[in-house]
Amino acid sequence: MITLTEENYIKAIYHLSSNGEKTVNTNAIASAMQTKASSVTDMIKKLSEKNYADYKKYQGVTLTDDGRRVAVNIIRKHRLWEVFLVEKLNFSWDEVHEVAEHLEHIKSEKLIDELDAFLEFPTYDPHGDPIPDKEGNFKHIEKIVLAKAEVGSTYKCVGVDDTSSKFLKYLDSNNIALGTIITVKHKEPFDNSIKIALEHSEIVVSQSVAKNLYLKKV
Amino acid sequence: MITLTEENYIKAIYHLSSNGEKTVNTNAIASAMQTKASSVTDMIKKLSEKNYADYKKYQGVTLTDDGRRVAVNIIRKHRLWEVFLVEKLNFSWDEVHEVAEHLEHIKSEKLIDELDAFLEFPTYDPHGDPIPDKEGNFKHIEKIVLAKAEVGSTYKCVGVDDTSSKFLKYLDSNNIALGTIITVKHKEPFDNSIKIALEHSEIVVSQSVAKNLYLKKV
DNA sequence: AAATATTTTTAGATTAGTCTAAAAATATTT
DNA sequence: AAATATTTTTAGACTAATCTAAAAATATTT
Repeated sequence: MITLTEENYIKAIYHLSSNGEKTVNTNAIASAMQTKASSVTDMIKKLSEKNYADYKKYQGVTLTDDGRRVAVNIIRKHRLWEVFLVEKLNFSWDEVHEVAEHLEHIKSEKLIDELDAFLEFPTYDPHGDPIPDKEGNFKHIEKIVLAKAEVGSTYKCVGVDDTSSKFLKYLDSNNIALGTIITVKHKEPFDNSIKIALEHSEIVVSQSVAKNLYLKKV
Repeated sequence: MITLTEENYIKAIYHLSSNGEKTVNTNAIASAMQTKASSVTDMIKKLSEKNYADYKKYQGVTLTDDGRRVAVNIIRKHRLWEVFLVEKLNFSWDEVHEVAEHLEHIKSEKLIDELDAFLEFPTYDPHGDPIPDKEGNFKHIEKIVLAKAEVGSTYKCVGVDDTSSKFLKYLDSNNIALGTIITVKHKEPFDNSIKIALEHSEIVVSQSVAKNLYLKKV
């Protein structure tokens, strides 16, 4: 049996290593999990014993195939629940993350497959992230971050990095949502802020916003 | 904060005391929770400290108003999720209990109130049990157990006591479901089995079945 | 009401996950 | 390549929930 805490560590390692392949170091996991390095060491030993991770002392950790399978399945569940909350229960995109963090740990294959069917097999969640299918397959869309977009080009908003409530509310209040068309007008070298044009307005966004907004060329 | 284990103990005490009012003894809780009496003693001390229960050594335990409020809220969540699973996700009534045992612990008031609305405020779950509303109110329906029904009378099936998969599958295979109309034909004094008439058949059910099926006179 | 049986509680140990503080290994600077 | 800084691990302790075995209280039988 896999515990809730083990699942959360596996998920954190997966996200930190962008798809579970790259080696992740102890402190990175500690800060992602809001815990101490010593706790992380204990846990990665345990994950290693259970064959979810490969670990050599002082050398960081990678997920095994088993570990990656677990991670992708949790992500599938998390994102399907997010779609459910937004489409069926009137949640806004900034409210779903916290509840989905809990729902993702409910263990029932039938539950999640029926939910998938009920939602008509969605392929993206409310933040623009792809939803793995039953076999764990999902496409990486070729997205770029606004901070690296080129002046003069037009893009579609396809996702966010930071899913915190404050950031998503900020986007809402500036009429930026998934699918919004954005034209990059000007990059200010002094503070790396960016002026962008939306359908009915022009706004200037800070560097920290520009680093968290994903776009796709149109 | 209330832990998952505390919630489960409170729920068990509530069910054992039929609405949280009657005193429940340690061994009864131990057998309901599949644990040892010594563990129960520890936990009811803790529930007592946190003001969810009133407890005097060797005298058993009752729930406080707070404890009852917690219990009813968990029951509300459990039964709403059961309706969701059956009506939206194609679960059969014998499959829902185990998954609902986990879903009932997800803590989000918005989630459960929106789920309630999405399901159009159901008042009974798939086993015929009433669903408490947001304020914790719910009606007890006047139901009798088949074992005590009178020969010659006609009843509607309104609920079950045992929600185990084996029992519910037995009912399914004999075409007994919520709403099924049943006429009591004969009670056999020798083994307390009962012959009943359904729409298209007559069957004999054992005493243990008769004790777990709830009816309402029509 | 004394003896016996049952129930409940206490005492002390165990496991999962966490922590602090110190030690060990690795990385960086000079 | 020594010295210093950073990262990681170890050692030992803590909490929540559990257990076993023994002691204490209550209930039942004779």
